Formats: sequence, structure tokens, C-alpha cells
Amino acid sequence: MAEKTKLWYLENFNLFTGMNQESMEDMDRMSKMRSNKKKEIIYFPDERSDTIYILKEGKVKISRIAEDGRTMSMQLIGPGEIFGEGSLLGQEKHENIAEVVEDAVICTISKDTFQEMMKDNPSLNLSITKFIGFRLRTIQAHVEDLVFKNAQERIESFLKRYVKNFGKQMVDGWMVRPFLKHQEIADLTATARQTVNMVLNELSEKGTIKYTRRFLKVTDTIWLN
Amino acid sequence: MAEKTKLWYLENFNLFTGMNQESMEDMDRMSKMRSNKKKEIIYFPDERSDTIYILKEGKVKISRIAEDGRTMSMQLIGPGEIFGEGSLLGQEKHENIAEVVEDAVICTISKDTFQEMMKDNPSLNLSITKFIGFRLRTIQAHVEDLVFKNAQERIESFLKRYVKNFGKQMVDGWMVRPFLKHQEIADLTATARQTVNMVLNELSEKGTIKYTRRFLKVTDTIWLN
DNA sequence: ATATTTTTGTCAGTTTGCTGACAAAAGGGT
DNA sequence: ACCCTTTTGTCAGCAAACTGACAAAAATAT
Repeated sequence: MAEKTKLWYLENFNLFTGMNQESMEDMDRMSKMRSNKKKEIIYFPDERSDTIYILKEGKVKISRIAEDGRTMSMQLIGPGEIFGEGSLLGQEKHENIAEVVEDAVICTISKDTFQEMMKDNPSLNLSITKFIGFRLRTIQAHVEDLVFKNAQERIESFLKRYVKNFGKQMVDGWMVRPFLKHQEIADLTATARQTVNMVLNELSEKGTIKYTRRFLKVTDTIWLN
Repeated sequence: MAEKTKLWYLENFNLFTGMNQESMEDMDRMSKMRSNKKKEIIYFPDERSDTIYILKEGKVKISRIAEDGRTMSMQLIGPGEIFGEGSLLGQEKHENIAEVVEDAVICTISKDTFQEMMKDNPSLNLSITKFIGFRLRTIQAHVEDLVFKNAQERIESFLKRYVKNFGKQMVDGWMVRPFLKHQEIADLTATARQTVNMVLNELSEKGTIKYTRRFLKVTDTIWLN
């Protein structure tokens, strides 16, 4: 069991700001905490979609696999985000795979319970509505990138988002630990792994970034903005 | 003013099934009806997003334009669908262009009014929630097509959806009127107009479809399924 | 510690479909 | 009806980036 309690997470994530203490404790009582290791699958396509997942720590990728085995990832979920939100939106079965990219702590709560809490908590309802809007805008932006940007541009955009979303600002740039495998970046940007490798090396040779498998550091903050 | 009253549309579209008569009349009173000609713009990017649009007749495409003038369309909205739903989801400005593809009749209602109606009508709330879910799934499927299907496959998939969504089954196949310009199909499938033309001609030579600018007819219903 | 597996780095050939171009057909305006 | 504009049909050349391959480095398993 993680060191931090469920209640700690509920109280410290923005989605739940504004909920009264009693509702917070209700949700605490009705939810479960689980840990998953890298590579573990949270849900597969065609499984019943009746649970809301709140990611506390780690990262989860949401992907689809074609019949010939090719993979594409639509989202990289980070701490504080929910996933499996299709169940709130009338979807009875999952269409995607949710897979752990970095050891995760996840709070789960049944869809029905969550919907009751949304009904009883206008601020939660508003938070979730905005979150769904954010999700819709994110995937629309993904479509735009796929259509208008070439492979290099997509990879660079992804790297910028990755370090800003998951990293920290340091004296000499931005740092994020850990980094991702090249194939994972390729799946998230609809490119080939070799292209990812090429872009990383070019940026590295230009001094824009520094990277190993364990970290990505962006030293050129002008490139970042 | 269109022949059919606003109330007729409200009563005959699935999104509003289950609303009581009083609420239906409230919505009728608080909404406005407008007609737009082909090519007219309903909203531009960066405009305030404070209205819900209910398409009664015609078709509307939702698009983005890159800085170099390239266009891509994310959705083709048909009768009975709402658009501009971002305003319900916390989005204050539009990010897309909504443009009329086929002369349209549109019912507009302010976001705030619509949200009040949703609050007072659980069945409307549920309908809209499911509609948003449908919208999210539709755009996820679009991403999947962009990544996994080649240009020809995307065009063929689009044609199948187009005729099924907007056409009618006849004795000798399916018929939809009117058809679309090749550039419009190209924008909706992220392909070049010349490729659309090539695919249409191949299908036509094989006897799978018959088309002019005014209609698309699918004679090979095996291809359609 | 060693062996095996996975990931990264590099490269050349191939493929998809875009791009640019032009002519013919169709549609719209006067 | 005529003229102009837009759309469709066709084609060849070009380019982006994928694919397949192999070796080296790193991670994992025993």
C-alpha cells in the first residue's frame, strides 16, 4: 500500500477542489486503491466499462492496436488525471487499452458511485465537465498535429509537452525523470521509432536537449517556448 | 422562416425525447431559428463560445485551417446533431470553423439556457452526456483511421459512412443526395483531392458506386458492409 | 557474474501519395 | 446565350519517412 492515503490524494488533486469534507470522506470510503507495475494492463478493449480510474502516481498510456499488431497511443495520462471516462459518457465497453508506462498508484471507483457524487457535488460535476472538455480538445489537437505537422514537428511538439507537463524547471532548464522508450514516443506521435531516434540525436547534437533512458533535460528554453 | 416550426423539430429529434411538454415549450420560446446558405460561416476560431447549435436540416463541417492555408475537417454534422458543444464543456472560445456544406436550418440557444434545461430535465442531461460520449468516440475513431489506414482505405471508409448516415436504402442499393466536392472529401479524410478522384473513379469502374456531383449511389451492398 | 533479451543507433532502399500542372466539363452570373 | 469561374479528370515527378536490417549498448533474468 502506498505511503500516502487515498484521502490525501483526494484532498490534493484539483479535480476534487470544492467538495465538502463529508463527500470527500464518502468517496474515500467507496473507492479503492491499487498499485500497478510498468507494463501491466488496466483494461482491454471489449471489457465492461464501469469504473472510473484516478491516477495518483505514475503514467498510463491509452492505446489501440491494429489487426497487424501496429500500436498507436492517443494519450499519456499523468498524475491527477482520470481515465476510463467513457463509462460516464454512455460507453458500455472499452475500446482502448490502458497500460502502465511508469509504476502507478490508481484509485478506482464505480461509475455509478461517481455519478452519484457528481450529482451531489456541483463543483465536482463542473470539474469533470471541464475535464471532459479538456480531453476533447486534447484529442482534437492531436488530429490537427497528425494532419498538419510532419513527423519531426510532431515529435518535437510531443517532447515539449512531455517536459512541461511532467517535468520541473531547474536553474539551467527543464528536467523530467524518467524518459520514455523511443517506441513509446513513436506510438504517441504516429512515427517510426527510427525517426524518433534521429530527432532526439539531432536535438542533442544541437545542444537543445540532453537525454538518456532515465531523463530528458531541455537546456534551450527558447526552443521550449 | 422554414416551413416546419421550431417545435416540430424539437419534438422530432432524438436528443429531446423524454422532455416534458412544458420544458419543450420553454426551449421553443428561448431558442431561435436561422437559415444559412452553403459556404456561410456559423462561427470562426477565437469567437466567443456561448451558444449551442442544433442542426435541423442541411450539413455543417467543422474544420481547422493551418497557417499556410491547408484545411482539414474533423466532422460532418448532420440533421439532429448539435455542434458548438465545447461551450457546455468549459471552452470559452471556439477553436474550429463551422461552415455550411449544404443549405442549413439551425436552431440556436444560449449555453446558459441550455444548461438550465439540462439541469431541469434528467433525460435531456442523459441524452447530451451520451452525445458527448459519441462525439469523443467519433474523433478517436478518426485518429485511428489516420494512423492505421492508408489514403484509399480512409476515403472508402468515409464514403461508406456518408451513404449510411445520410442516404436511404433503395431497391438496388443506397442513394444519397447531394454528394460532396472532391476537395471536401479530401479535407475530411486528410488526403489530396486527386486521390479522392482516383478512388471514386476506380470504384465507379468496378461498378461499386455511381456518382455525379449531385448524388452518390452504392450498388454493391457487399462492399458497403 | 554471466547469459539473454530489449533498446538504441545507424543506414540504404522502397513506397505511398502528395504536388504541380494542364485540359475538359460543369456551374454560376450577367 | 455567352463568358467566367470552379470543379473534375489525368498524369508524371518528387519527397518524406517508412521498412528492414544489423551491430552496439543497456537492462533483465538466472
